[in-house]
Amino acid sequence: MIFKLGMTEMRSSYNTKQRSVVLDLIKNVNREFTINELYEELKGSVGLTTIYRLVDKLVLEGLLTKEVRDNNHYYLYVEKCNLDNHFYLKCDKCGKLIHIDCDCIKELTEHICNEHSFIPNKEHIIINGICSKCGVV
Amino acid sequence: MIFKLGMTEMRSSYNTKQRSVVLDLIKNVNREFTINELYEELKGSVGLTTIYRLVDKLVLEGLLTKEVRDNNHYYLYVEKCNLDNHFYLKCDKCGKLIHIDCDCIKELTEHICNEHSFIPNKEHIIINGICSKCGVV
DNA sequence: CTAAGTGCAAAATGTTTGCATACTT
DNA sequence: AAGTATGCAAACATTTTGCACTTAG
Repeated sequence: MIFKLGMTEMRSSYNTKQRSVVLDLIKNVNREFTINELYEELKGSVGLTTIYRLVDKLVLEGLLTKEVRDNNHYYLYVEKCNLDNHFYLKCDKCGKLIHIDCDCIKELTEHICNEHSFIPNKEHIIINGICSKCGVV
Repeated sequence: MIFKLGMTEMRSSYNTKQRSVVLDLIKNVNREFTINELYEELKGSVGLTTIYRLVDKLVLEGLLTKEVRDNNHYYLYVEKCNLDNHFYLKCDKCGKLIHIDCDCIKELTEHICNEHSFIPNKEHIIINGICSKCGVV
């Protein structure tokens, strides 16, 4: 069975052992990871091909984001939050993603919308920088 | 001769024909591009290997950013602006990068710094969304 | 003259596909 | 039973490297 998800065609999923193992892992890492890290962690229980296919799907479904740095592909689990006052701080050093709920971002997006004729994607605002832990060295 | 650029070792550059041709091109595209697009455009005057090596260097030097979408690597030319009130809006549809000078971003970064113990990377704040041109369809 | 850059062909790496089998619903 | 998922090996695409040669300073 095939259904539409946003603009992309999406197959329905079976709840396999591999899928739940991968999902469990990525939800608990709480930072960026690579395909290879997943594979190393799950070697034995999930094959490499399957990991590629699962991760691909999760990116399509919007559960994961994909990014390149130093010629590696990094994936990041980002819970969907549609709140107007929710955004993320991402540490450039440790890769950690920090969730923030604060009206400061609402003010910014509204300003951008009104004054700069641009509709920000409010579900997915990430400000890069250095977190408090990495800042004190 | 070798010198330091930030944390990374950097070789000094010769002004070759290929380098200036590539630089000219990427500065005028004004949107994301792939290695292959460069190669198609410059076929005959610059070899593929050289494009890879030049682009790598430019990423290291901070002139280009690198990103993945749909399993392609996209590069984007971003002029360095160290002003506190400068940031970017990037259209998710057409890939265009819009420069904004507005104190609204200064307020946000100061707030994040003071209230959320996080030091934003002020040179490189990008808000994704839909630009005015793509919004009216 | 020396350090740096170039381009080809070859190698290495990362990712996807075909297919037979196994699992979910 | 039908549709979906899995994992291996093979195919494929992309990126990097070795090397002989050229160019810039």
